[in-house]
Amino acid sequence: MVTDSNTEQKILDAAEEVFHQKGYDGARMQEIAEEAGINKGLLHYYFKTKDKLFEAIFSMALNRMVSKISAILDLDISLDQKIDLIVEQYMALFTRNPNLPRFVLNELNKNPDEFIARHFNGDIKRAFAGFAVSVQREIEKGTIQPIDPRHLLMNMISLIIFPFIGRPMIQVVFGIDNTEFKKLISERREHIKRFLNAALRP
Amino acid sequence: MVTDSNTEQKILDAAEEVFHQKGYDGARMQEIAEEAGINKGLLHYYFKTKDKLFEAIFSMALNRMVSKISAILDLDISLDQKIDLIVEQYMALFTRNPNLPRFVLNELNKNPDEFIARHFNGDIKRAFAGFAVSVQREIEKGTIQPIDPRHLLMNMISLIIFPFIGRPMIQVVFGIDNTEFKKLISERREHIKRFLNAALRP
DNA sequence: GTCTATATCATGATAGAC
DNA sequence: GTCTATCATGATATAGAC
Repeated sequence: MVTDSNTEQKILDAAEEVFHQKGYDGARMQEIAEEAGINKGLLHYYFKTKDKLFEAIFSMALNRMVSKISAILDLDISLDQKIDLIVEQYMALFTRNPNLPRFVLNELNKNPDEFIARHFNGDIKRAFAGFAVSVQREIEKGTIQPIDPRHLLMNMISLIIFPFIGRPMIQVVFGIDNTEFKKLISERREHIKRFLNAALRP
Repeated sequence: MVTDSNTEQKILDAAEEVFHQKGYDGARMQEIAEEAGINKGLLHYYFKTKDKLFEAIFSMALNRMVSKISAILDLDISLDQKIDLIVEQYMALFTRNPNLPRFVLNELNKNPDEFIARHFNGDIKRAFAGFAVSVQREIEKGTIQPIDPRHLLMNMISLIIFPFIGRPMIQVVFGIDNTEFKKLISERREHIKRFLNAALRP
């Protein structure tokens, strides 16, 4: 796909912005066109339908969500190091793309079967299986407390993702503005690592 | 709670079902009417606009999300007991209403200012302030490790909410069906309590 | 209160000039 | 490739009979 002009890229950037923020149902082709600095006619020239454009955006988004964790879980490093890497990389990813997790989780939920079948390869399932084994090994060595690896993985992801999905509510409850929220997020990197290590220590 | 089989209640039940599942943008008045066993004309007779109907549903949903935690944080009981109550009550609430957290967090995110101003009373802010004090007290007594009360509260909510928002992805990664997912959730009640206690112990 | 029919409008998509 | 103009559909909302 050797695309000539950069119009296609401008469209993809605009579509990502709008879809991530408003979801498939809330997004308007008109708004995407405006955001890209073109008109609807040209938008449909590049992507025949809203569905095809969405598909391109969603596919990239889902890939960005799962590729990192598959790779990290596969590494031959200690559990402690895996936690560090996952926290660092995903906090950074979601800081750059605050709407990414909500978008992916939402759209996945609307059409679970369709999307999952189309996009999920077996990588992440295999990576988790390997992770479960390495957790079991640490438990047997006595370096961490006994724990179901599924709950452990969910806990890590939960702690990382929630602030981005719950941001508006968080800012109200804590009475903080955008600047203070960013500070809270940056502190949270270290907090999550400490918290997980404390929970796991024998 | 014996549901009146009067028309207004049937509409509210149907609207809750559809709005919670598809959000404001994805919901169709036609579908709500069908779900309620009436037609669009009558639906508009009871609720003049889609906005008004949505407002009724969202208001109830947000209230169900925050009222419990405000009440629990206000109780004069130990931190340990508060954690127990929050985990028990919210896991039960979300088990009965699996789409509630996604719905509320999503819609809140789309119009943060508008909704927050209209619906949030100061209860939860005050409750959190009290919670922060009691956490500080436990830290000083040495019964728990030092921790930022904001992160602690976020951690509790994170661990509870995520499985419901991330359900489709979770089932794929762990390769489990609906029955096994329900079992995972029921185990998770105790897991979260143990995990939080382990992380907090001095 | 409840229904059918219809008005109004927004949006995805196409046609055709340049 | 890019634009303007237009179509076709579907959704909210209203009017009016019963």
